[in-house]
Amino acid sequence: MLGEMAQNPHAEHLQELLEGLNEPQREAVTHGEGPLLILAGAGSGKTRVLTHRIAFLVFTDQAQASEILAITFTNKAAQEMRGRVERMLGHGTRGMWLMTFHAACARILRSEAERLGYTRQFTIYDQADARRLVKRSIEGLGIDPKRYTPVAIHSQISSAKNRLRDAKEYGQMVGSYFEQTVAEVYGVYERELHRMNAMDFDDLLFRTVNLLELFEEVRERYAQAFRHVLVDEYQDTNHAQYRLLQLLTGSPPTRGRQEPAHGRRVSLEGHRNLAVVGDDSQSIYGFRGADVRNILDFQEDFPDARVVKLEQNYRSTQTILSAANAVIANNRGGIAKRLWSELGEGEPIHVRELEDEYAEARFVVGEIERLIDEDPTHPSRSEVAVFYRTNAMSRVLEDTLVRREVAYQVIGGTKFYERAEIKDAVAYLSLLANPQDVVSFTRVVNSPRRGIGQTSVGRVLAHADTLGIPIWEAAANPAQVPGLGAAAQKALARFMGTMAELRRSINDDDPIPVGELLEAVLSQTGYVEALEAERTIEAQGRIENLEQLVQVGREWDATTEPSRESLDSFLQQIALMADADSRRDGESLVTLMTLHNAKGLEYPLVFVVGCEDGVFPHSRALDEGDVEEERRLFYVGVTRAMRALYLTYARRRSVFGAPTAGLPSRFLDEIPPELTEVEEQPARGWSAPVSSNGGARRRRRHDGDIDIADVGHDDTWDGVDVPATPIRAFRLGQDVTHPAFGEGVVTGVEPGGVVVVRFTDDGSERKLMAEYAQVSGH
DNA sequence: ATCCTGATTTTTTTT
DNA sequence: AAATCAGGAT
Repeated sequence: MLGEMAQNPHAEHLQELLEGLNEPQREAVTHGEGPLLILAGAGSGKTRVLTHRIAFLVFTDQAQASEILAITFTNKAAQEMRGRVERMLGHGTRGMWLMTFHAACARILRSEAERLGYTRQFTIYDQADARRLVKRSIEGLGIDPKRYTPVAIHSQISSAKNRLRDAKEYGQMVGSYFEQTVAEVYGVYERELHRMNAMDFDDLLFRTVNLLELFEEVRERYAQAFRHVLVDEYQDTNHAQYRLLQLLTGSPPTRGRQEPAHGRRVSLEGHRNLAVVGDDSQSIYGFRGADVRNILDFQEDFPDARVVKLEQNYRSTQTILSAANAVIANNRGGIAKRLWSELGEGEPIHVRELEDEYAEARFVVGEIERLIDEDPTHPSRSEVAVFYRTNAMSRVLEDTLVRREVAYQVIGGTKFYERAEIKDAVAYLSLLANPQDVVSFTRVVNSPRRGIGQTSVGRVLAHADTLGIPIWEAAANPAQVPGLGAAAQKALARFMGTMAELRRSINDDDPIPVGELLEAVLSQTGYVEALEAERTIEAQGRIENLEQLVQVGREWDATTEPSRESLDSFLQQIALMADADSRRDGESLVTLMTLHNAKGLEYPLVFVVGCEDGVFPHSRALDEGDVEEERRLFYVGVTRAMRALYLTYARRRSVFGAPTAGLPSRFLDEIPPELTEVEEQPARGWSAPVSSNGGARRRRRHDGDIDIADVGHDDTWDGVDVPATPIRAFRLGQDVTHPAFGEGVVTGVEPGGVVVVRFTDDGSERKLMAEYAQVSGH
C-alpha cells in the first residue's frame, strides 16, 4: 500500500489525508477491496473516516467519483459530507452518489420506472398521504375504520414492506383476524398505489429491490456502476435496505434468519466492496423496521470482513463517557466496546429536579442565559442544544424562550412541508406532473372552495374507477360522470380548464421554471386570492409560507436546467425532505429537537429534559417491554454532549392536559453517583408565581378559594400538607399568573371551569381550563 | 355544499 | 390543551 502511494500522483494529498488519524481510523480509511465493518463508538470520528475513505479511494484510483455510492441517514448529512469530500479532493463531486437510501432508490426508480409499470413522473406519498389512501382502502372494503384504524393497518403494511413481503405473501401468513383484515387492505392499497402511479416511502426501497431482482441486467448495471458502496448508520438499516446492499455488492449467501425466498433467486456475485459504519449501541429506529442484527451479524455475513473498532472519543469529557458507558452496560448483548477520551474529567453531570415542566423550562433557559453570560468561554447560543423525548414537549420550552427573548430553532415537529397550504401547493404540482395522482386530486379539487363537495368528488372517483381511467381524464369530462349535479359539473369543468392550461405550460418545448409554475398555480387557481379574502393573521401567515415555497422553487430553478425533468426531481426532493435537513448552524440559535433527531450531532452544552419514567423511557416502550431501545436513545442523548450535560426531570407534568406525577427516570439511577452533581428542589405546594430568584416561595391560599379537586400526590413543605395541584375558583378582576403567559387579569368566568384571562405581557386574551391550566391567583 | 359544534383523540420516535 | 372528526343545522 505504501509503495503504491509513493508512485501516486496524489502522494502529497494522501499523506495529508492520513495525518492526524489514529491507528484504527487509518486502517479503515486505507482498507482496499472487500467487506469492511467499522464499529464506531459515539464521537469516534466516523464521519471523518468516511469522508477520508472516499477521498482515499479517489486519490488511489480505486474508484472514480461516479463509482462511489455513499449512503447517509439524512440529506443534511449527505450535503455536509459532500462538502467535506469536495474540500479534500479540491474539486467537485458531481456524479458521486452521496445521499440517503430513499433518495438513491427514488433516483434509480425514476429512470427504470417503466419496467415496473410506472412512469417516471410517479408521485411519492408521505406518511399522511399514505394513511389517507389506506383509510380509503379500508372504507372501500366496507370495513369500519373505527374497528381497525388506518394508522394501525398502515403500520402493519409498512413493516411488511420493510420485510419485503407483498400483500400476497403477507396474506399467506396471517395468524389472526386483524392480520387477515390487514392482508385484504394491503392488497387493495397496493393496487391503488400502482394505479395512481404513486409510491409510499417503503415502496421506494421495496420496488428498487423488486427491480434489481426481476431484471438481472439492471442489477448488473448498477452493481458495476457502484464499485464501492459505503453506508453510514448501518445499525439503523432495515431488511429491505440490507437486501438492496446485497443486490448491489453481491453479498453473502442466504443467511439463516433471512426472510423466506420471494421473487426469484438471483445469483449474488459481486465485488463485495461494502464498507459499513455503525454502532449497535445507537440503534434507535427499531420501531420503523430497523434491524440491529444487520450490524451484529455482519461478520457472519462476511467471514472475511475486516473489522475496525473506533473507541477513542474526541468529543466528550471522560465523565460524560463514563456515564454513557455505565448506562449502556445495562443492556444485554451487543458488541463490547469501551469509549475513552483524552479530554479530561471535566465537570460533573448536572442532575436537577424541578416542580413541573414550567419550572423545568425556566431552569433550562435561566441556565442557558447564565452560561452564555458568565461562562469564561462565552459560549454562543449555537453551542447549546435541548433534547426531549416527544415533539409535544418543545412547546413549554418555546414559550419560555420567547418570553426571555432567547433566539432558538426547533428541528422537527410540524414540518414546513407538512403545513396544509404547502401540501396543497405541492399537490397541485403533483397532479400536474402525474394525472393519475388521486390523492393530490382529492386534496386540491375543492381547495380553495369551489363548490365541489365530498359527494361530487366521490362520484368522479367512482367513475374513474369503473372505467379504469386516470382521475384527470374522468374529471376533464364532467358531463360523463353519472349522477353529477349541474352546478358541480360546471365548477369541475372550470377547475379542470385551469388545470389543463397549467399543464400545457409544463409540456411545452420551452418548459416553465418551477418557481414560475408555482406562482401561476397559486394565482390561477385562486388559492392566494381565497386566503387574502380571509383577512386574518393566520391566512397572512399562510401566504407568507407560500411565498417561501415559491422562493424554494426559484432557488431550485437557479441550480437546475429547466426541463420536464426538473419538476419531477423538485417534487421528489420535497417529498424526501426531512426535518433534520432544515437545521441551520452557526446562526447563534439555541437548538431544540427530539432525541431521535439528535443522532449524529454534537454540542458543547446539552440539556436532556423530561428524564422521568413514563416520559423517558416512554410509557409505551415500558408497556411493550422495549426499554433497551429507550436506553440506547438515552445513550445517544448523553453522548452528544461535549463539555457539559444537564439532565432534568419534573415531579409533575401535564400529559394530555392532565397533571401527572412523575418519578425520576431509571436511567438516572444507572449513572454512577460520583459522576453527578444533584440538586433537588425543596418540595413545593403548587406552581407559585415566578419569583425572580427562582426560589420556591410558599404562597398562602386565599380565603374563600375553593378546591374543586385534588390532583396528584400530596407534597410536604414546612411540615404542612399541601395538595400538589389545588384547583381554585377565580373572581372577575382577579390578578393571576400563568407560568408561560405571565401576569394577567381575569376578565371572565365561564361554566365548565373555564376562565378568561387577559395577559399583560402580550395583551392576549385566552380561555383557560381552570382545572388544568397552571394559573395561580394573587 | 358548507358551517358549526360537541365529542373524541392525541404523545412516541421518522426516512 | 389542541387538533381532528362526525353529525347535524343552515
